[in-house]
Amino acid sequence: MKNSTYSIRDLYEKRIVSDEEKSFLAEYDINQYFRPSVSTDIAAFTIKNKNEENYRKEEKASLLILMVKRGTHPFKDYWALPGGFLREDESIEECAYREIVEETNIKPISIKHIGVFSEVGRDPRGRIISNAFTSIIYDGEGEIISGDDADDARWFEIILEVRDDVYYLSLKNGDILLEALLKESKNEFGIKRFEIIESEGIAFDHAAIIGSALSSLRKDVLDLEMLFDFLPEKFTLLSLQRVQETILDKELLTANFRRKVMPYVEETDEYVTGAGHRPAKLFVRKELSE
Amino acid sequence: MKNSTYSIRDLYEKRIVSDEEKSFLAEYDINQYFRPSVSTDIAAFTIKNKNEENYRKEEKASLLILMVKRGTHPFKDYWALPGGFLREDESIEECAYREIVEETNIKPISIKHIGVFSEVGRDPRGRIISNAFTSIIYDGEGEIISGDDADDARWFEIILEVRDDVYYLSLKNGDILLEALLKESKNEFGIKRFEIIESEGIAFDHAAIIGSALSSLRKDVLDLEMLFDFLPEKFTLLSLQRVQETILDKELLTANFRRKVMPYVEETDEYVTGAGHRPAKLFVRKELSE
DNA sequence: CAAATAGTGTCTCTAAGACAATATCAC
DNA sequence: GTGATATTGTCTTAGAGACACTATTTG
Repeated sequence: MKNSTYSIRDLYEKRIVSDEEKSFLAEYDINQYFRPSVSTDIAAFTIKNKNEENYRKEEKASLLILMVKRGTHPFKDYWALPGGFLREDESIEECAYREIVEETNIKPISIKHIGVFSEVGRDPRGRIISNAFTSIIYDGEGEIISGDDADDARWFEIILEVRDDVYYLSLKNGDILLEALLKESKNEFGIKRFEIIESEGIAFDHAAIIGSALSSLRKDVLDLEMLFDFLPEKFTLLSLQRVQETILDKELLTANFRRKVMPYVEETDEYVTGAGHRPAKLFVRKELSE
Repeated sequence: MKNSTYSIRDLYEKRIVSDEEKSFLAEYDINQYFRPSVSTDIAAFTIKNKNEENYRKEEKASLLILMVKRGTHPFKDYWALPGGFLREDESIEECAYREIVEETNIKPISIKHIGVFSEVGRDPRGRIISNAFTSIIYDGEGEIISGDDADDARWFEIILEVRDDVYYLSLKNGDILLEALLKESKNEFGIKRFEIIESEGIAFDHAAIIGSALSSLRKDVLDLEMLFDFLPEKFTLLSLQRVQETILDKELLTANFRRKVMPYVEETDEYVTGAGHRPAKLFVRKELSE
């Protein structure tokens, strides 16, 4: 693990610290204020193609989220987002990153902090403040999974229906079906929140975290930049389009999508053949100068 | 203070908690994991007109941020964002809201969580995790200020110059000049962060928090919806335009701005007179059905 | 009347969306 | 050839930006 981004310590060294301040710090009692536990929970997403009946028809894809089955109380045997407690020597981001790597054995390209869940009573063990992250994972071999931490970790297919501000969320893995009913609203501080109306089989308030993560993902994916995280280095334009379509749950016109992404990609001289139709050119992501 | 948005406790009551889980919880030791201190820091913004020389010329406006002078170590006599430690019986949002009200005696229309600052070593007192918020405050009478908490609280004029990804930030109040040099970059996790290159007179890593807050504000203000928070109930379209211009530090064409905001506002039959030119109609915000 | 803002109309350019038409491969 | 995706081109429409022009008030 590398050091943090910037070292605030360098700044402190420049500052002249008086003897008075030094003795203040020496006697400072961190226990005088209330201290909660702090954790991170990560909504890790990937996209997987479904197999189709027709040999030359393009596969449909689904959006998957990683969930782990809890082996201990509370919410034993419920499914939860992967995550864990903050350690003394790491930042929130380092904690989130570490937890994903422990859980999936894969180093994600990026993580994104999407909110803090700190309601009093959200965890029956006491005051635990959760920092929610999203992370995109390219599951090339479909082999990820099963870290050292949890009893059971699996990818769940996300089926989401949004009507008005109500989210009907289903997570499916084989026979396992988790469901939640969420309502997006603003609280008294004008902050957008997901209220849990129903939550079946999902631990804590994690259904609300998943709602926030999906909402954030759908907003971010309009930027195009993040689509690449779901795919290998070389990809076809249709596979890129399928990523956005899967996340937005909306079909797009190839001609228009192609025109829109052109500034972000560079063509190679390789092609995908053997698909029973005109071969598609492989593209790579273009490094933008900004 | 109202209760939290949704009660996760209702969900817990529906869940059947086994005797085994009850005894687990009874014996659960919250001290087994490391617990940091948790605080909130708020970048509270307002807009104030400057007085101009010419009687009929429209006043220019500046964007102001609230800072408090620290009365205790560490960083005694430095200027910091208002904020404070999380209490046992409140959420992060409630804490931020409470701190603003204590500091300004004004209830802000909305607050927004913009990030978590958790780098090891960011506070010489020990491990303190800061939740950063922005808040818009309408300073109708210019009377706010001076809560019960800080030695000295003042509005500072923000002068910001952005070149490439470098932020040249100056905060001015009379003879007091605070300066910082920030660089926006992505850390190893792909998360955007402000690195502090120089920070004169600003406590802790608060210069970086201000950078994030300004960056977030500039993005949000494109939405138009939040412009209204800076103004009284009735306003002229030019004053609304000045808000966006001040935040973006960019002049706009009245004709185009007028067309763009029309769906968001409703006209009244009142006018502003006595300004030495054609009187401006007063508008109110239109409640959108969404 | 001069100076300043209030407010309207219109032209251009760009980007998004819809859709038609052609290209190429594997069975 | 058939059926599928690959790729290009074009038309329409909506919105942003630039700018010209008229309206109205007060010293």
